[in-house]
Amino acid sequence: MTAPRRRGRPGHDQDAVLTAAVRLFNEQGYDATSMFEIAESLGITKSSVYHHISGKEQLLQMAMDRALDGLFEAAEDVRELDLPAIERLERLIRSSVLVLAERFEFVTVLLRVRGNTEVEQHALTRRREFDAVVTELVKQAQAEGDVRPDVDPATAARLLLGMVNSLTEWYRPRPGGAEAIADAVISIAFEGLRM
Amino acid sequence: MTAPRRRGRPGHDQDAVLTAAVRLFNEQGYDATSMFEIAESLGITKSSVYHHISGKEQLLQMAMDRALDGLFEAAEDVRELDLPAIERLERLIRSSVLVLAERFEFVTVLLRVRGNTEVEQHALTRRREFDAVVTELVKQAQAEGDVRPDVDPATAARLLLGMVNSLTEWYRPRPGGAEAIADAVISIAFEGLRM
DNA sequence: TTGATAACCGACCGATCGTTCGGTAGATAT
DNA sequence: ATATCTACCGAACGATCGGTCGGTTATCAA
Repeated sequence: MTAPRRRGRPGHDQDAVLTAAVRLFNEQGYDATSMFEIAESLGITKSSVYHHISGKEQLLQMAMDRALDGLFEAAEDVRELDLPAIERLERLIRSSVLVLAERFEFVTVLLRVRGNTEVEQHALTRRREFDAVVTELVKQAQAEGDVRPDVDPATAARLLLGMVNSLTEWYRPRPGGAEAIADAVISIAFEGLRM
Repeated sequence: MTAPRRRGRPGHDQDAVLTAAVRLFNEQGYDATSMFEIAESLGITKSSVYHHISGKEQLLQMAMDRALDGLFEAAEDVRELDLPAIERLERLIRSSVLVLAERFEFVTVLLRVRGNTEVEQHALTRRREFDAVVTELVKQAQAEGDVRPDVDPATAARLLLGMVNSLTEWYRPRPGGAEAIADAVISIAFEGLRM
């Protein structure tokens, strides 16, 4: 397991910049984080940061892509399964929790953008596509008689994802912690809190 | 129903500035909204805005206070009831949905602050106090045998509030719409999605 | 030793931001 | 008429921001 031994002067690479930036974005918000602070946290100057990236917005773009790619991979995995819709729904919700835990800081960045720029708009569009996948699963499960018919599928999907996405507000990554949270989410969402 | 007829030159008041500001905060984010834009949306100049308020942060403060006051009023109302904990929990969750719908734009502002300044820190502290109230209700309901014992009360409280708070991401105020959403939240959270 | 490569730096620029200040405009009350 | 009150404006400020540019430094391969 030796280091890959890159050419040229050793130092930080693009991924290091992204990691540092994302951490600050989540601590202070994207707008409130300056390129100077990103550079400072890496021990280099502002202009050195621009050697690794093209601009601040690219950092946002890369962070959101890593989050969205993980979520869509999970959706794709579930789509190939030959199972009742409610089972696929349950697995997708579970996977979403695990992806959120695994790519915690990237997902957190994603869930805070407001569509201010074109880059953010595009991310919001992809988010809505993911929402639609979940909504469709709820609808199917309802048609199959496994989900109570008195709730609107779109509303249920949004509330389910609201529960999952709220993890970014309070979950702190710990080994094995994600599975316990996923269990709680599935338990409450599908069986309810009441005994 | 005549206008209150104030003294002096007619025009906007502090509440008008707050309303305009909060709308922009929610569309673009607090940091991304300039005092110029707030003034522009009111048809006055930037310096005129400062006649009504002391600064940008005061607008944030006022918005968050309106949201938090509503939530704590709901918590207080529930506290006085002589009912099983699960009933009080259910009513508090329902009230939270209604407060969120009623003071939608203020709550939305509140739920997006990251604790960057002292004002924001103080709001986060009050939010955590509200969370603790919900957690305590879950714990009591569990002790009374009405909530499944296999979920951690703090986790359950956070997931419940996560569901409720997610409304700011997709709910659009409509007359009578809040009650339907509240029903869906209560239904899923307490009885579960599965039939 | 030399050339290529990759990381870094200091100085600077134009734009935007929140805020201040001194003064003006329009309404009501006396 | 006049005093009072409220709302408004133009001009300017210091600070901060994202980004650019030309040049320097450290490592590896030949």
